[in-house]
Amino acid sequence: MNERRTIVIADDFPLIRKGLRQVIETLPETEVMEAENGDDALRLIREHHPVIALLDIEMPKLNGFDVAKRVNDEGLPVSVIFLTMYKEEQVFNKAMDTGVKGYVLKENAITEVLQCIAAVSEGKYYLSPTISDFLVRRNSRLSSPAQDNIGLSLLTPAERSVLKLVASMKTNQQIADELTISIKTVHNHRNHICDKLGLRGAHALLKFAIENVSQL
Amino acid sequence: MNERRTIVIADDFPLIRKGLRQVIETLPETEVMEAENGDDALRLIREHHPVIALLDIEMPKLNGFDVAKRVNDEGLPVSVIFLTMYKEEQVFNKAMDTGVKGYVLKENAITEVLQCIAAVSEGKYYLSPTISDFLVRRNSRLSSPAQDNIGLSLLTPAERSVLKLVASMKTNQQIADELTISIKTVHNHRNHICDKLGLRGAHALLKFAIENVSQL
DNA sequence: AATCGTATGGGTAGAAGTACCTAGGAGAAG
DNA sequence: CTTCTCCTAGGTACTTCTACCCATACGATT
Repeated sequence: MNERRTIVIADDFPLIRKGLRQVIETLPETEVMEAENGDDALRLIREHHPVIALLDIEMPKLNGFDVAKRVNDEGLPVSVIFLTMYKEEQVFNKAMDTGVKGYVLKENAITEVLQCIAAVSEGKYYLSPTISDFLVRRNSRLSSPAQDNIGLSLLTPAERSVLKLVASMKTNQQIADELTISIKTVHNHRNHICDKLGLRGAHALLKFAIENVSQL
Repeated sequence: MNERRTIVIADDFPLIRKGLRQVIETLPETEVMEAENGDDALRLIREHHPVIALLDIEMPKLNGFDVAKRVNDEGLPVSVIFLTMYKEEQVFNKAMDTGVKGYVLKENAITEVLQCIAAVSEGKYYLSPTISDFLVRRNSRLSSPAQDNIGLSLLTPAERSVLKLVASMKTNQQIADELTISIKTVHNHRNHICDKLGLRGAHALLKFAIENVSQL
């Protein structure tokens, strides 16, 4: 393993690539590799295992999302940072879902890029401050969609107790012990909950319980 | 209602207050009022209904948290921004719970303060980028820091891919289909992950996957 | 009194996950 | 070339969960 770390930058404008390279190469022990499209970027990531990939979203052949998705699917050990002009909430949310570690707006750039690289290198996240607003909203939407789950009010007290314990990953036997009831009773409560909420299939109840435990 | 908007700044160091005043008064139609402790700040907020209150956390009499809490309790129509040196996760989380709209680190300051005021004035949130990391982790309901899970680095790319899909509640069969491999291979990957991480029993892997998916 | 909802317990069947094996091929490292 | 890791796939036994079925007991409502 080399002492030097590699950072891949991908943007279809040569001028931006050169500018980025100049800034990033001020960092110690850092080697920069350039790609002018998503295809090349993905190839560089596969072959040179960089620690960080700085991707423009709009690129020829494969765009930033495509590259990030492939990186995710293949489990490549690289932290992806998006460097983009898009400050739409949907774009940002899609980026977070794709597992990007950094999201930097081009309008800020330069100093932010360095801060972002530093943060991501430590395993942290870095977001341009003007889009942190999206994350707060994203957060509160997940934790309090009170009006969405009117179904929760259909549950009886015993069912709520079971659901809370389901959310904490306990097995049915553990739940039965904790509530001092039979495991069969736990089964029945689970089934009734699923009926009321229209849940089907493996892990459906567990998923629901975890997502809504805050409202119990 | 006055055309001019009022902004209250509170800090126990006169020098910092003067510096902030100078920066903020470059904004149009803006009047600045100063407080040297939390008590005064709260009084100014009650009497002059400012749109924004820029609070230091460490202050005499009432600290920033105390003021923010009172503002919340009394339903005062002011957006609270914390300007602080604390970049501990607990402090930030407590701030978010208290309903602050902005969280700016003093080490960045100046330009950030103006951006923050602009964002909060539009009803948005603004966080110093280096602490946006906390929010992401907060979002995924994770309190354990990254260095706790050194075990994660033991995982191979294929194992990471499986773990990510486990975290999204997919069944082994769904994971196998998505990765185009046999369900038996998925079983093996799961077992290897459990071996490496010392996980035992029902749901142990699922629980771990959900809690640590943000670090994949 | 009859009905309804709720909580409790049980049975059975099948699907899914867990645990612990073996084993061949690809590729990297010695 | 040998050794090692990783990915792949299969076998077997067991546990846990899911989806149906059923019944009894209690309290409140009608």
